[in-house]
Amino acid sequence: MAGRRTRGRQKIEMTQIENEDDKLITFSKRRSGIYKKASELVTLCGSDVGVVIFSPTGKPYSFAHPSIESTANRFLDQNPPHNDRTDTLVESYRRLRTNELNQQHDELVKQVEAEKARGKVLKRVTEGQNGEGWWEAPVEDHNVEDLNQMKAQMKELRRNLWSSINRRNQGATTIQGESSNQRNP
Amino acid sequence: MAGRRTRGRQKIEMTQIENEDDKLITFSKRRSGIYKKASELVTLCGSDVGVVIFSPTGKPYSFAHPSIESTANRFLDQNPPHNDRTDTLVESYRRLRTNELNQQHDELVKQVEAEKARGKVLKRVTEGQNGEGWWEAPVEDHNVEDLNQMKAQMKELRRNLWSSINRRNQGATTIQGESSNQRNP
DNA sequence: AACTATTTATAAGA
DNA sequence: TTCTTATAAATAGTT
Repeated sequence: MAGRRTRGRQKIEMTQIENEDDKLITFSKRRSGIYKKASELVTLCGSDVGVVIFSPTGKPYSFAHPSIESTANRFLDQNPPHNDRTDTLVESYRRLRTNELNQQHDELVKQVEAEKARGKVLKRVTEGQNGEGWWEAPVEDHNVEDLNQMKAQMKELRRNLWSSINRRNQGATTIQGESSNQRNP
Repeated sequence: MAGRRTRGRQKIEMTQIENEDDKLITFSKRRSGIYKKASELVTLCGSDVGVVIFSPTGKPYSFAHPSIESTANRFLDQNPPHNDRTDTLVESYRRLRTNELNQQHDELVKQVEAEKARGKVLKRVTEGQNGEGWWEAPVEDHNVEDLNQMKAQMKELRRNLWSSINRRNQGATTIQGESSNQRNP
């Protein structure tokens, strides 16, 4: 008991570490800890995991694990380039975001309604001078018909742009053969 | 102590858990653990963190501070995208970033904040339950102010989408991440 | 969801 | 950064 070499791990208050050196050391250790936990989750449960962390100084770090088995096998089997695993992930992300957005919807509506109650002030905005497109024109030039058309064209624009993006994207092979992807600046 | 009530925590082999029930329980516990670790990192170090996890059944979960969008975008801004295999997460984030729903929502939030600051009003700018955008609402519900907002949003949308497309065409060279678990800078 | 014996992570120090 | 050590914290198996 007399000569303990260290005090061992000490309990720390869960609040911002003021000393910058201590903060950086703790960051480094805990980032490693999170990486390890994430990789263990991948190993134990077969989960896909992505982690992005910014240090106190703003440097980005990441850990990610795209699925191994299916993509590796597909790669070895010389299957077609495009990889439906990617689509699955993308769709999952979209679902996730959609759910989150829906959850925020009510609160957002409340905010908007609250602002409405304060009284309305008309907003006069001048966009560009000479229009590159119809949407550049002054508001006063639009009527309800224009508004309908805008809506239709906006949807069309979005459809076209996304088709373009997806076309360009097909060349990129997204097979993940390795176990995990790690990047450091 | 003859009759211990439990065997306590047992060491487990770091390999895929075969039993599905056990796997799901472990996933749930460890996901919580990672969230806690991540939130502690945020608190202690003031770091920004984004975590996305897929359950063994494919259900997506996330934890982020201040948000998945901001962490992902910030990461991508500082780490131009790969265009070969790996980093499905980043690729997904890229799509996520340009996802129309997110564009719409980000813009919506910004506008709500801006209008609040000016004591102004937004009307029916929020999304419908079916994932339909506000532009799907009946024309009669729009006013001149909405029209201005639509123009601004459309320009923004266009700008963002085209930026995304242009970025995809760059970056022929890619530095591949490590295949091993971890590495330190 | 809780419990608890044990393993694992980590704060401090070197 | 890496190692050591004592202790705090997480969690595997159980109820």
